[in-house]
Amino acid sequence: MLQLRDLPSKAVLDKFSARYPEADVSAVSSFLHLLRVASDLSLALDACLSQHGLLQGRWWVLILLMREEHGISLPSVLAEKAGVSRATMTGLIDGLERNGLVERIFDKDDRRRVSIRLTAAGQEKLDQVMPDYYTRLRQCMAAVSEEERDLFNGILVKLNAGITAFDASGNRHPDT
Amino acid sequence: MLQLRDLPSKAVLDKFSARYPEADVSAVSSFLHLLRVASDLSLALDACLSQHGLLQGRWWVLILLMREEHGISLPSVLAEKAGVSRATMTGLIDGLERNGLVERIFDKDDRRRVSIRLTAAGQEKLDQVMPDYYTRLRQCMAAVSEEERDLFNGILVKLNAGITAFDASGNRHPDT
DNA sequence: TTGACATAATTAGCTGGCTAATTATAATTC
DNA sequence: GAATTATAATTAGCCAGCTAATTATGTCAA
Repeated sequence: MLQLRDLPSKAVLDKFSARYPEADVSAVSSFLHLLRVASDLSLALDACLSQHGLLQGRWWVLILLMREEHGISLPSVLAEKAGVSRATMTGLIDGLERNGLVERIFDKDDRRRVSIRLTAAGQEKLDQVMPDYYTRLRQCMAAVSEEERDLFNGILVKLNAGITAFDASGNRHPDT
Repeated sequence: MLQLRDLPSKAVLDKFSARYPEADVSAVSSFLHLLRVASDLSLALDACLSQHGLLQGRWWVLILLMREEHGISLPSVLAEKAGVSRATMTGLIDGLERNGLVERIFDKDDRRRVSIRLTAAGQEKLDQVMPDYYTRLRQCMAAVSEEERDLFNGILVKLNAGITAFDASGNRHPDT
């Protein structure tokens, strides 16, 4: 997501803000810090999952299925919830089906539809992965108190609201 | 990075933590919230840059060059600082060179080496993009006070330290 | 001075995202 | 009830990452 490893020093930020007076140095600094840490956490999660032969995309599908009453959902619904295109979901399901973790069930009444069901093997896989994931995550967050977590969430809510401000305005550009 | 759009409700988290007692519900919740917001911020940044005909990878390269005294660096150094492989950096430089934003300068003394220089057009591009980026970011962070930013950074530092805990331990897995 | 190793950049080929087009089926409307 | 429109999933092809292999060059020690 953010690959940049060499975050700007105070000196660099000052240099840039001298040329670009619009810059809010502490905003830039916090923003980059956030992206850096989030990106590293995501990589750590990937590393954890890969020890179980999974990647994030497939893992989320298994979790979404487990959330359902009977472990069943539709590709279009899964795509929506997982935040990927339907085409990508087709690929994820292909992979999971190859490994026997989910199965396709063709609908007799509406032959356009296909249901996806978590198999026993899929549930077993989750039963291996989730305790490992939860244990690691618990340790990772151990140093952050409940109060800090609440504060943290509150700030994230504000940032999230600010994204509309980021998206809006500015509409130049042509070439490249 | 994190595509998952359907974050777990309290009920879902409780259901999962009943099956997996290792789960720390508030930790999971904060973790996912962090990844979700960071991911959306990154997408907003992409949207901003694409209005200027850039993508994050190339944009970071321009910025890294601008940080240098004479706007000059080496592909290997840029790859290191940008956090991408050298092969990827070759591709990024190819694209930037095609658009005339950087140029390759072949070293006469050590013919393995190539220097990359920010061109005048590259600097102009930055002079268009950066004010737009800084303005949007300022607005996005406007609701977060300096105190909150400090607090936020402090928590990020703790989380970052916790990543080692996340990476460590657990070493099962075979197939798939 | 030459053989082994080290270093720099690039190329080749893989993967998992994406969008757009396609296939199949259902629903609606004239 | 035939034609149009809508919906579901898939296929085809693009792109930007990656690793591993390759090409080219330099360095050092016997």
